[in-house]
Amino acid sequence: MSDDRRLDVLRAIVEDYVATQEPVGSRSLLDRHQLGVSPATIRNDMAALEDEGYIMQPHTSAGRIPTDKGYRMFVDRLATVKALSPAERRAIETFLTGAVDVDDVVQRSVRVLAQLTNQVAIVQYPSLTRSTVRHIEVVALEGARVLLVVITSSGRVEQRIIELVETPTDQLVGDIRSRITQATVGQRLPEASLRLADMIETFAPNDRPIVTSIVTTLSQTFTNERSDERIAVGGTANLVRFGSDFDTAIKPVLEAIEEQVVLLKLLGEATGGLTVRIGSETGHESLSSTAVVSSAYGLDDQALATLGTVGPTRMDYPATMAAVGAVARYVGRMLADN
Amino acid sequence: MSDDRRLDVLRAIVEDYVATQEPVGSRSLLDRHQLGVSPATIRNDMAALEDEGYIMQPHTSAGRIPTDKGYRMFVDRLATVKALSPAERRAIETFLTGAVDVDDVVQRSVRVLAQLTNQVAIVQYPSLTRSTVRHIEVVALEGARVLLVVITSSGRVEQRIIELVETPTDQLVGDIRSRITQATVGQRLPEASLRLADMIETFAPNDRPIVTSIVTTLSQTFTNERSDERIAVGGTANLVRFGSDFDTAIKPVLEAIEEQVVLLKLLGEATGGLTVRIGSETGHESLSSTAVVSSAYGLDDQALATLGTVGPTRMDYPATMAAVGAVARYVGRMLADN
DNA sequence: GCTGGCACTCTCCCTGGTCAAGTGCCAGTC
DNA sequence: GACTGGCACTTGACCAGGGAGAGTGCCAGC
Repeated sequence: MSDDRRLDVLRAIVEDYVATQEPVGSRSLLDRHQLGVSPATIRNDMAALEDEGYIMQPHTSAGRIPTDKGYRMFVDRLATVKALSPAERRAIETFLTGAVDVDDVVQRSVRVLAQLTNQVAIVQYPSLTRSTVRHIEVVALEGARVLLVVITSSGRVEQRIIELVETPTDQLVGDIRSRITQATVGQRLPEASLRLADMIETFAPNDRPIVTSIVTTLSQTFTNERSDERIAVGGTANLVRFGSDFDTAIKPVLEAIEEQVVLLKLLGEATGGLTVRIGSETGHESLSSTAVVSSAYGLDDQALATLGTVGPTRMDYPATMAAVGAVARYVGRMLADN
Repeated sequence: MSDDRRLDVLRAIVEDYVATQEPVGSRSLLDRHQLGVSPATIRNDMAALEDEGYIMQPHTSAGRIPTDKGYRMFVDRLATVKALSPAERRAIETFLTGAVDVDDVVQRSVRVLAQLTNQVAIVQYPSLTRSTVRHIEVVALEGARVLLVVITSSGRVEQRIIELVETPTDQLVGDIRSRITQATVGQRLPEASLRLADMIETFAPNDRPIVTSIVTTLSQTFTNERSDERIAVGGTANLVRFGSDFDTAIKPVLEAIEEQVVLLKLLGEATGGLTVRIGSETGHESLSSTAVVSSAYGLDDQALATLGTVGPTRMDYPATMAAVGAVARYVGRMLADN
């Protein structure tokens, strides 16, 4: 028995099942693919594929559907990379161009990704901990209020307004600003946070209450886990396509979307390349019929965060992977330009 | 026939249907409510209520369910206001306290609202056009870049970084800052925008290119429709409760959520008090089995934006209205304190 | 104006039977 | 040895028919 043909059969099964959403039998397989052999031969191949765990039968008299292992094999060895159409490339470009700030970039990419893939799209905001400080501003407002602004290398702007115990002099504010700038600009945020802590003692004791409250607030902002976990979700209307079985197909995904922690785990570590997690590989029992395609994005070679899509295991992997990859590249470029 | 009893019957039908999700017949109604009359009498009342359009039968041998008109009557005249439990009040308070900025307030309120009502919660960000300018900051960054920061009366901070054609002198930046401050602080954003336009000509011709690009950017920020339409959605997992009929109950809501424009229309105008829109009253045919409970929120008597929930028409109106009202009050207070 | 009783009308659910799809296996062929 | 054609077998999907149960409308009587 030819191994090559057996893999061809597996590929054909995956493709047909993805297209029709119905178990595929030996006859309909031959109708749609020129395999050059008879149904009986296909049946033998199928039986072998089933023994090896790549496909399964929902019930005896039904066709075969791929297992997670089957999809995995398809993704790893059988799928031919599908390039995006020029129209799609243009869509991404025109959609992302014209974003006014980082927030906007994230919002737009979530939309375009959802639209391209017809799935639920997830985009993590650029990580703070992986960025460096580009600029820091300390501005006295009315009364004892102070506005703190941090601009990171990815163009993200974080700001905070705090109320001090007493109104600082203009000179003190200027002094604090320049020394903080000195100490932190160009540093990664976690390091910058450490340096700030060391700085307090270099000020005159009288000024320390004010300095301390500014520095601790900045420090918090630098290491703010909440904003490091921020995530945008879009395309939830595409859940419709996940299947008709509400409880097993749609409900778990809705629940995952509500739980940012779960979502972050799903996106996974920003390892760099495209990652595909199929069914049980997601590590969540309830997501057994769900797959996640994700990719890190960043400027240059530095991964900033992750984005991706969540869809049924029965999805068009080549197209989805192409779209996720392309959007990740464009977003990275946008943030680098900024 | 006593009109009072007929309304009691309608109330009982609504309450039972909301609780059981099943058409309610004359017998089961008597099991659960002491109405002091026989089933036959109830049947007569029901027939009358049906004639008047308050209830209907899904089919001949089934019980009655309320129509939109029936729910409307219930909400307007029959529902007794249900106060929130102390535990619920505490939940809102502890959940909202500790929010660090406006963004955070919105995120948290969406969560708490979804949790309290078991529905899909929607919170509109505080409107820019209804706020006044509290503070404006113009900061020179490296090169010809300038950071513009606007702080509004609701505590919202908008910032933008722009690249000027040439590097401005520190003096010019200071000058621009103080004159913009002079012209806009305390003004509503749309008016502030007008004032800015008038300001350009008061500068020396040489400086105008720089002034113009700063002023137009600020102007755009003031009147930015996109940020005026920003919305946070939460509790989509609660769509599960909307009913089992995916296509008519859940899909339209998912689609509405994707379309911010639709969502904004649903929340409706910030008229002040609590608004309930039931079924066809939403103005969307596909949302015929959906109801929206919304309320404006703001500081003092000034409405800033709207928040609310989307749920099945078959919802617990008194509880939902109480929750929406309470959260709106708390959010308003949070923003006032800020 | 309320009540008890009765005939009537539906939907729901279970049963049984047919149909079509698809398989596994075996004997035969290149 | 690998492939093919044929055949018996299994099984879910679909449909019709027949109670059972819930609920109604109406009528005569109190």
